[in-house]
Amino acid sequence: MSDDPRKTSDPDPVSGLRADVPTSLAAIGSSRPGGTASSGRRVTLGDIAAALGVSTATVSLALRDSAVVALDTRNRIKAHARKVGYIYNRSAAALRTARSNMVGVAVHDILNPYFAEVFRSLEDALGQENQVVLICNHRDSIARQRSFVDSLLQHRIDGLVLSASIGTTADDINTLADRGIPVTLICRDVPGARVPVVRGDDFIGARLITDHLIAQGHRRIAMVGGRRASSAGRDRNAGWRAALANAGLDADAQIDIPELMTQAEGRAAAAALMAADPRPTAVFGFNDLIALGLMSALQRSGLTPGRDMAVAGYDDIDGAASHTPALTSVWNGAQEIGRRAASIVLDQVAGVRFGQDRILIPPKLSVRESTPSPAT
Amino acid sequence: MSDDPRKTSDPDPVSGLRADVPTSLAAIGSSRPGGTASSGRRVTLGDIAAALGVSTATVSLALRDSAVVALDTRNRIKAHARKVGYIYNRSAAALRTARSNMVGVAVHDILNPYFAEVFRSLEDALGQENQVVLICNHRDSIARQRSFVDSLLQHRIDGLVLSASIGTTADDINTLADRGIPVTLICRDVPGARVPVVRGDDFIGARLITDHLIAQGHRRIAMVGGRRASSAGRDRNAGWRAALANAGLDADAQIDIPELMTQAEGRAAAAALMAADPRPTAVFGFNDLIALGLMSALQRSGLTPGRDMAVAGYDDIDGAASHTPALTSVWNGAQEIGRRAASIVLDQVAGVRFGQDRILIPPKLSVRESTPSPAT
DNA sequence: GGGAAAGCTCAAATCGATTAGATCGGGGGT
DNA sequence: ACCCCCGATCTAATCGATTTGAGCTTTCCC
Repeated sequence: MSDDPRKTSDPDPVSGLRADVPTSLAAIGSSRPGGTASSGRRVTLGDIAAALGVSTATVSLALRDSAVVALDTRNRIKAHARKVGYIYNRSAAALRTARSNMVGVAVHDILNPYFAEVFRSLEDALGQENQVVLICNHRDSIARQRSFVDSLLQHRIDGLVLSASIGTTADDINTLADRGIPVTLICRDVPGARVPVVRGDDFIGARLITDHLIAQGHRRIAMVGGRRASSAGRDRNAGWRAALANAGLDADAQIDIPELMTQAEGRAAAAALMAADPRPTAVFGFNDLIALGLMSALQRSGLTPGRDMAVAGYDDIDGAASHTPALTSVWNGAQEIGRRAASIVLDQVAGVRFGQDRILIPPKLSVRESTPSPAT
Repeated sequence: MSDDPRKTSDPDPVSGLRADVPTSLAAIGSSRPGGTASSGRRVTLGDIAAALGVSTATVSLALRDSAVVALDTRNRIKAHARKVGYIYNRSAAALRTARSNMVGVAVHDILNPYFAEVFRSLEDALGQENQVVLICNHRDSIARQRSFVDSLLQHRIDGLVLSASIGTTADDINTLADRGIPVTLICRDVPGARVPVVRGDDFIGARLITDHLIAQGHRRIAMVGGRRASSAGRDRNAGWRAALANAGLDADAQIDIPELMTQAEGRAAAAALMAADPRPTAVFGFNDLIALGLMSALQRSGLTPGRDMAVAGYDDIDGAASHTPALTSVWNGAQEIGRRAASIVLDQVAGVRFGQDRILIPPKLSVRESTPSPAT
């Protein structure tokens, strides 16, 4: 099976029909409730076969445009299928082929524009290959994630893309992989998992931005946010520390407030920064939401973000560039991650086996207005 | 069927198993690749039946905790199912029962925090009832929406929640409804569709906020954004006009820039406002993203949003309150909409029929800092 | 003209659950 | 002692597609 996974040209038997369906939104030709003649029962392959005096085998093959069926038979069958409003039944096909054409995607926070963007490009790419996306926003609850994955297993999904909840172990992932479920991790790594991972290089990104702050002349550089139990939280913090150490600065002497993730939490954290003595001249927010929250709080206190305290973020969401002052951030490849994850899953579904490939999207610094040199 | 849709206590045959599965993330007891004894084949009802010397009928009923099976038989079967790592095959069940336990959700913009919030609460509520969500972000492309709906029909979804793409006709919706697919519209109405709709009352909301601006003393009040082909765009514009007319102001003499939706578009539109002569003293943004974009552009031009030009938004996303100055907005019940839509779909799935119920969530004004009285 | 090789189509088994209806033993009522 | 009924379980059909191997033509080549 795995050596010839694309036997028929198009896995979707009715795509040929779809293009020229006249009325919109999946509407069908003529008959109202969707049946051939008599009752409201749904049209099946068998109905078509009976109507045309051929076998279901022929109909099945014809609708999938198999070359073994004579061209005019194929056309006759497809035309008739269209006429009676035949709808392919994937439950039935899935039962037989063990392929569901569904991919599961679990993210921890769809409300964060960065993940929304990752998700959007992922969904886009999968949709183009006729895969449909089952989604779960687990909000870092391992229980929700588990219950979702259970559901997916029951639905026999073809693949799983996971921004793993905090608390997920390598064993959890490997168990799934061993069962033959193609798993792809995004955004967060799970050390020890024998599956591909697509994510930005958080360590490098954090170094880049901290180096930038240092180059601007800052010496007291706080970091705010990031769950230390996630790879992103750990790596960005480590990158920040490495950059400080590299400049001969003592990270432990800096303010470092972990575990925050949202804009509101960022706002709340600003008080601690402003109260510090000596006050940091720059802050590195774990993500852009936190950075935007910090800037808002500074403004509210009568300070000017940038001039009175430099603020940097991470992820480079749309709102970062739109803000005034525009937020210095790290481009983190949301669309790339979505696209590459999609292509990996599709390959996996087609039979390609992956080990623990680590695909690291190289981050890029986006210097904007919020990180000038410190006031002298 | 519709008079007794909840025959067995829990439609999920393995939920009883789930609670006490020891290892995490759907991991199973002991055997590695997930089979009983010999090969890597998946465990089926038949395997369990054979192993215990009972029939598949008994196993099927037992796993669904049916009272017709003797209690100790039930326990024996459930214990064995757990031991061998049985996974319920929903494709097979769906084929037989014509119930898939999947709900389709199509939204036009998951990147807008408002819709992300609606979606989150929707997904939450559905997940609790063991329904899994197939999602599509159609971005107002009728082609993408259609292709998604086609997929859903093939997957035999139990229900469909739609923030309908621009261009969707009542016929499109009614065709689906006539086919027996329970459709629920959210956020956007489609006049003539004979299905329930859950949305905020955009007309009232827009009146509220425009009345507020007028009460603050503004007389030149622009409106920016909103697709006029969507009910939200139309209604909010109509509410703005009604409020103006009510105050004896001529709406047609005001600036009215339609069709924008995003923060970047909001920023870009600010130039037109600032260049106008006489310049409006207040702007009503179609949504909060546009309003945030406007404020950012004003600041960039050296103006102070609020003092130099009042800015109001709509939806009351998290970022509205977090911004400095905090954005005056209209609370638009994102979570309520998600919750109520979920409950309607679940009712529909259980057999309750709905007509064209219009559930209008009453909006609430959230006055904050961005809409003071005009400078005198 | 005979045999091989295509070219088409079909019958039937199969995927894994659900469920109506049959079976069967035993207890209770009269 | 007889009958009925109840509880527990089973048999077998069924959902709607896919797919293998076989069967029947027709064509081609020597």
